[in-house]
Amino acid sequence: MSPRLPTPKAHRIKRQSIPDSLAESLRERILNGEFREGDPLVQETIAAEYDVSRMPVREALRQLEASGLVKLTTHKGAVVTSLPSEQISELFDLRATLECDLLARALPNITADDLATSRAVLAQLEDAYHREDVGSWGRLNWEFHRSLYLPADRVQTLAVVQGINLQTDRYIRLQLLLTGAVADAEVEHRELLRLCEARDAEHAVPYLKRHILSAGRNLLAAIKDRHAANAA
Amino acid sequence: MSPRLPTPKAHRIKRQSIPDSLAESLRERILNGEFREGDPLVQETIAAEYDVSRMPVREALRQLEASGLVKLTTHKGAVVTSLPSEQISELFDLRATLECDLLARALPNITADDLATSRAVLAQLEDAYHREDVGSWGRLNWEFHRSLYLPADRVQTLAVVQGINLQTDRYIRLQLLLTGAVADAEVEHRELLRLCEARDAEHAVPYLKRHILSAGRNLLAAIKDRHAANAA
DNA sequence: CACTTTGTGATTGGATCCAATCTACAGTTA
DNA sequence: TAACTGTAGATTGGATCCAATCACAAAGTG
Repeated sequence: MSPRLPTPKAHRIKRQSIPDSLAESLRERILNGEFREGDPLVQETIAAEYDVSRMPVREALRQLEASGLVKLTTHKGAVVTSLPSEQISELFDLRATLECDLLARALPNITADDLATSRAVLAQLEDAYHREDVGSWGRLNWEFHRSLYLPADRVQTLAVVQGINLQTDRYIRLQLLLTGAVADAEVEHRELLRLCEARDAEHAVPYLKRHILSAGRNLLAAIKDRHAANAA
Repeated sequence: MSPRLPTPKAHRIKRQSIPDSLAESLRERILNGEFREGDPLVQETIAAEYDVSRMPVREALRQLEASGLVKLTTHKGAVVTSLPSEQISELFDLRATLECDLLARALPNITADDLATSRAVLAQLEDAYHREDVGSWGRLNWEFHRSLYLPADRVQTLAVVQGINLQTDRYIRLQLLLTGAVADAEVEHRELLRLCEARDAEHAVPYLKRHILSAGRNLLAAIKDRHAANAA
């Protein structure tokens, strides 16, 4: 009679190592712009902030280095990386290439369930837009794109694209704040979803390409403007 | 008159942290097949082997995890990852896409110096083939491909492709050993270099694509055969 | 006999300590 | 004054220690 169920494990508790949690938190703070490009990340300071020893911090910094957000130099510590504009533009080119490939492969496999998920995520994203919940933009934006690519069943490609999106996220957030591009993004995402619901690969894939590349162009223009403004 | 030169720094000394050296060595050992898929990597054992404490080992393992060669699980340690064949095939598709793009961008910029470097690397690679220096195959193979893509001036793409090559390397080595594909690779690399020297993008890019995809197909066939053999 | 429980050895995770290295500034000398 | 030198403080790198967790086997229980 003892209810020895097969362990539903629905309520997965934190089961995450300290370095992982730290890396996640620090990544979020970098993406949110709390740490700017070139800022040094001092182990001792961070350790004190989170009330842990320096060791998990070191491992977290290694993880961030692997994802390209910080650069470690021996005996000099970690600094937030900065990308020259050519490399930012390159990242958007890469996204365009890979994400279009993913979408083209996903569309034939996409189910009604998949589309429902995408719609739900998009709703969350739009909500975040309207509530100006900047911290969630990057995550939800990727979540939406990702949901469209999932049916392609391409785990490796998805992993690569996720890594690239991580890099572009912090700049996108910047751009959405600087320029009023939020409205554009909202319209484009809706249209993209509509085309996917219609299974219209002929139009959806080129539309995605334009969506990504124009976001890249706008971002670069915004960065240029800001540089010019800073110089003055 | 004091010769205060701008610091030539030609004689860069080892300046590499222990974790980095460890990661490099372990990566080599995994790629060479000394550690097979699924093998556990015990921190204490490795630390003893290299006569260092467990700490740099931990950081090295984190690096390997980031490059996808091992999987870390909390309190259970590190095991060498294994890829299902669909994902291996996906990696070759990715390589074909990205490397062809790189080559197409590189060809217009390629200089005589670049070609000389490629030729030199290819000579080393062929030497390694003939001396059956299996340990150098993967590195030199990538070195050769990389030398052709360098003029494209696409650091981010190159970094992504390098990561993917790291994953495929260990399987390629396997394939070259199992099948007699060394001769094929040699011929194909020479032809590829010849087409690049002729700046013949029209033919070089599709040739590269075939080169990569056929390598992938051969590898998958070899793996399948070995599975069949193991079952018997 | 099957199943749970408990306990032990092995292994990883985290904290603290010491050594190595870098940075900055002060003092010295030409 | 300008450049070099050396020393002190800060910061990272590595080693050792202790705690937490896991795997597996042996013993207990229905």
